[in-house]
Amino acid sequence: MENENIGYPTFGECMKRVRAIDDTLHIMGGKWKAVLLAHLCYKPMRYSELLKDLNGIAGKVLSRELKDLEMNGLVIREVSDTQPLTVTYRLSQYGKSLKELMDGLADWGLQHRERLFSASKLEQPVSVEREA
Amino acid sequence: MENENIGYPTFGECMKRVRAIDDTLHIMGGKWKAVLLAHLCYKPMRYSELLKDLNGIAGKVLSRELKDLEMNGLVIREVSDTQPLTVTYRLSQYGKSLKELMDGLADWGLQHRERLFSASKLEQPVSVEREA
DNA sequence: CTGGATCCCGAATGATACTG
DNA sequence: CAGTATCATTCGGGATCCAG
Repeated sequence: MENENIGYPTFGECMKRVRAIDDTLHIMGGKWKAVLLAHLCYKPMRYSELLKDLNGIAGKVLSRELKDLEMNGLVIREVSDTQPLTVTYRLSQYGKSLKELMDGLADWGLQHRERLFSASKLEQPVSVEREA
Repeated sequence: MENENIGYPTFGECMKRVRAIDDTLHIMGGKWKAVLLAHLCYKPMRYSELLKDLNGIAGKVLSRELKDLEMNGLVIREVSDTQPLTVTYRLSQYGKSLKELMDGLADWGLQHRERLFSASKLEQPVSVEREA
């Protein structure tokens, strides 16, 4: 085959997009961010609830992850000065803009798992493809 | 406001999707996978080329990343038994199915950077939002 | 040239104790 | 309850050397 380039005009443009991908991954990737965002997609939650529900996360880590998300405008921190005080975290409007992306990731993942499963059932190599 | 759930029917369903997201992220996330895939999107490349172009990657790491991608059917390894032998890595058809996802990540990242930039120009907090 | 084996280090994480 | 501070540990990544 001659050229397999998939629609990147220049190499520079390509690398610019790679940096953007890394940006996004730093914001919503990592070990906990996705689970955290998903939980908050479901409903607003308190610090202690999250600590309990995110199986195995350490308090220190949870704090930092939440702070990151807050700084990026994805999550809103609300303090009620009850006694003792309670803090609620909720997804911001902007945070909800991530949902489409996360849905894309989830769908691909489900599809991939399905694909692996079919492949193992057939006891055949997954890719019988010859390019071009 | 009453309910902010963004379209997850049950909590279990939500968590199932979280696992799928993690799957996907393990496959195309991390420090090098995206850059690697982007490079191969651009054109097939040799091991040594990649080693040179992926600024700072260690040989051991490159091997492992490529092996991962290969095992997941995203990349095809082609050996030419020249002397000395050369190995070419190319994106598989299946690997190309990731492009849409990566484009989504890239677009969000670019948009986010733009947003941060506008915000700093205005010297205003990014989120002046009040939910619901 | 391709890439595996080994050693080493820093960063991230977990556990625990402590403060407001 | 909501977090922070500290310490111990683990893990991924880099450098180097070696083999097919």
